[in-house]
Formats: sequence, structure tokens, C-alpha cells
Amino acid sequence: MKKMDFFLKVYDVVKKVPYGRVTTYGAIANYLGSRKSARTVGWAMNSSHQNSDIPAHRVLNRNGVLTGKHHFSGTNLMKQLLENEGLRVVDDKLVNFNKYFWDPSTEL
DNA sequence: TTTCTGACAACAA
DNA sequence: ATTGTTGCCAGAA
Repeated sequence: MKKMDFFLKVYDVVKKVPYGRVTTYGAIANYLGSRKSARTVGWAMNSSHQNSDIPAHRVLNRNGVLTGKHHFSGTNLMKQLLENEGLRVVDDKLVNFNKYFWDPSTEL
């Protein structure tokens, strides 16, 4: 296993998130083996911005809140992307989050 | 090299 | 229920 194994796994999982679905940092971290590495998942996303085609807008925190929206190009780009996939966002939070939640541990 | 921080989340008090 | 601390990994100072 290489050093950046964690990053690669994160990328891989995020890229497999189906259209119109979302997942969380914790879910990915848990799938990778450690639920506490959720932070690192977010870090991977930050890095992914300049590396690959990662749908980072589909990754939210456990509350379904667009925590990382501020890191996107615009202020509401992340929100727009989600709405573009048929989702609904109110007050930087995904509506029916539980319904759209895609857990790699369960569905992959 | 040591220390701090960061798109989070769980546990303790 | 709310607040504070701890764990995880990688990068910057």
C-alpha cells in the first residue's frame, strides 16, 4: 500500500457516488476503516479540487450541511450543483438528506 | 523537526 | 441538550 492510499480510496468512493445522491465524510471514513479519519476525507476533497474530477459537492457533513461550499468557486456553486441534480437545498442544508444519503458501506 | 491547522465526527462532562 | 476534547492524515510554517 502506498502512502496516499487513503486519498486514493476517498477519490474512488466519491467518484462512485451516483447522480442525485450524496454521502458524508464520516461514511467514507468509516468505509475506509476509521470513522475518525473523517477530517482527512475533507482534506482529500480539498486536494481533489486541483487533481481530478471529483464530485465534491456530493460530500456533506453528517447533518447534510454544505460545510465546504465556501471552498468552491462561487458562494453557492455547490448548492447550485446539487439543485442541478434534482436535490433541494435550504439554508445550506440538504432537504431529505437521509433519503438521498448514499452509504458506501451499505450500498457499495 | 516540531507544531498547528483543516471541507468532520464521536465521546465525555 | 450543549460545549469541549480527542482521533485521524496530510500539508504548511
